[in-house]
Amino acid sequence: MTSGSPLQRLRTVLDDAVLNVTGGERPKSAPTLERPKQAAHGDYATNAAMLLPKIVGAAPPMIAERLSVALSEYLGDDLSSIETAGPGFLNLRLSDGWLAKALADVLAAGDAYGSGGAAAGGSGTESVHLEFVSNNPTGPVHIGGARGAAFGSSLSNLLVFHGHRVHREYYVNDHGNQVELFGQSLQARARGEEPPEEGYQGGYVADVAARIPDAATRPVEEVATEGIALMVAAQKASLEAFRTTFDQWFSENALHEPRGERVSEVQEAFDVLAEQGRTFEQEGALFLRTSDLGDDKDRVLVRSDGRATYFASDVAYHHAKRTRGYDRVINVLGADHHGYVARIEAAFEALGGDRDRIELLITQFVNLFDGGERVKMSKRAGEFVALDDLVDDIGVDAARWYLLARSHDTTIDLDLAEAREQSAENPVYYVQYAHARIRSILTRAEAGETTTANPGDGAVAPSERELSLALLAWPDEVAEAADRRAPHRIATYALSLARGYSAFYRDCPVLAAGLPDDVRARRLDVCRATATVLASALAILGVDAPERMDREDAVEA
RNA sequence: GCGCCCGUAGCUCAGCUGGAUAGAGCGUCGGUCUACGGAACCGAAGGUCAGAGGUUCGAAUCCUCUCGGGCGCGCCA
Repeated sequence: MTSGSPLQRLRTVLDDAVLNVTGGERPKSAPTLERPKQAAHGDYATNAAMLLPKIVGAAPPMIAERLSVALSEYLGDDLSSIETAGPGFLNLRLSDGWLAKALADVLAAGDAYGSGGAAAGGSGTESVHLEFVSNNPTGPVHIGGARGAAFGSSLSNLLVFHGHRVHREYYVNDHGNQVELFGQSLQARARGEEPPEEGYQGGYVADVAARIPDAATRPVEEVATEGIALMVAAQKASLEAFRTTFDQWFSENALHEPRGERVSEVQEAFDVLAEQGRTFEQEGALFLRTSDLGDDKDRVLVRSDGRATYFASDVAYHHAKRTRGYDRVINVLGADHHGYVARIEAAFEALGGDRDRIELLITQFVNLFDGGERVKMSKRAGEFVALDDLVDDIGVDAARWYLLARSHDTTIDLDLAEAREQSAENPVYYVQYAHARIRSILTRAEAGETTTANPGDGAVAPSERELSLALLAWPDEVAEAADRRAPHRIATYALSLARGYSAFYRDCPVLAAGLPDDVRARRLDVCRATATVLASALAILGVDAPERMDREDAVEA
């Protein structure tokens, strides 16, 4: 709380000034300290004075004056100017000395700069159970699964960087009649026949069948089991190639099996629910009374013919998640599952869970285009675009970037023609290029090289200042992105940082012969800090931060 | 019919637990430069933030309604 980033320390000072002016009372909402949109409004602006009229009993401009006196005293030489503006904003400008000290702190933190903020933040660090993708094991990972994978893996990276502990899990739906249907489809293909009407029609089915010995003649259950195992292995490989790994692959089927002396997880969950008085029987079926807990209607756990529903598995799974003792359970679902949110939350609460400890995040659909033309996806005919196809087409970096650069709850229209363009038209390469360019300069600097570029006057240019201030915002960006489960903010930030670096690069030669040593050192520090932050941001997104990029890779001149 | 998500520049999207003149990428148009990596940079045009009310010092942001789009509403998984 006390040390922290340069910006945090500035906040603390602002806090002190507020308390000084109010005589110890805090405003209801914390004052902001933000980079204003317009450069004319200084390095940072605060709305503090506008939050205090009721407490202080004066108008905002008057309060702003008092705050400015306190801030001037506390900050001393670090402050170069302070002024009140508009309805009562305070605009501060920090000195070059303050900026230099701040940048030194950034460099001292090294690769860890911006990480670990959860410990100092409001909620503290948590152990998080994160379930994502959970594609059916009866086919390849499809485009929806790709978005879930990109989002889940990146969210996981982000939460870990922020200081939480994350357990990544994939729920394998290896139970129920789809498994049998898959087995029948495999066997049909093995016999050279068409799969059943409602079965799996995709071309991959025959490929999988061909890898199962005697698939045409063995019991269909065995064929199904082997087929599922092969599909899961294939999914795992696809996802790993997509830089998405899991700590555990959790079998739905296992929930239904007794565990040594103990009853099955499903039965145990039923028992818990019965004890809580949450279940009832009707017309021979067992229901969970989710309607008491915000769901539209009650849900069936066991059908009147005695078979458990898919929902029963889900209930048992969440019972298992709960009893495994995480602080928080996050479940990433595709948009077609949003109808389950209410019943899952209800079930979690019925099992004794705290509603505030479970989050169901919905990733919206991805529409694929190619040169403006819609790419058709028909799961039934097996013509859907698989994760592997996407990666083959546009590469892992571009695929992850395009799936992550937008908020998870907005539908994405992804144009493959644009995404596979390996040029500056493509933001992902722009950001990577900025990183590679900096690394190149740093390498040359270490070798003591100089260039013939015009050294200029060595002053802190506006673009150098802008870039430095952007770097100082990184810990806050991480905290906000993590708290809001919004990795796309990291992409937005990375792009703007890369642009900021371009401006700096244009105005501030680093290696120019004739540049004073201290200026060269200062600018190299800016380069180093930028490279570190860009690398951290790209790592969170699961996008490569290359040391160099070769021109020959470009598609066209 | 009910529920969830979305509606911001020509296109794709940021900004949304309220702040000062609404941003980026692409596209379009016009420029720059012996360039530390040209996969560069600069500039311009382009928006009644779907519409209407409300809340207040202040609304793209919060509330209500309307319109438009996507998805979901099984004793399927």
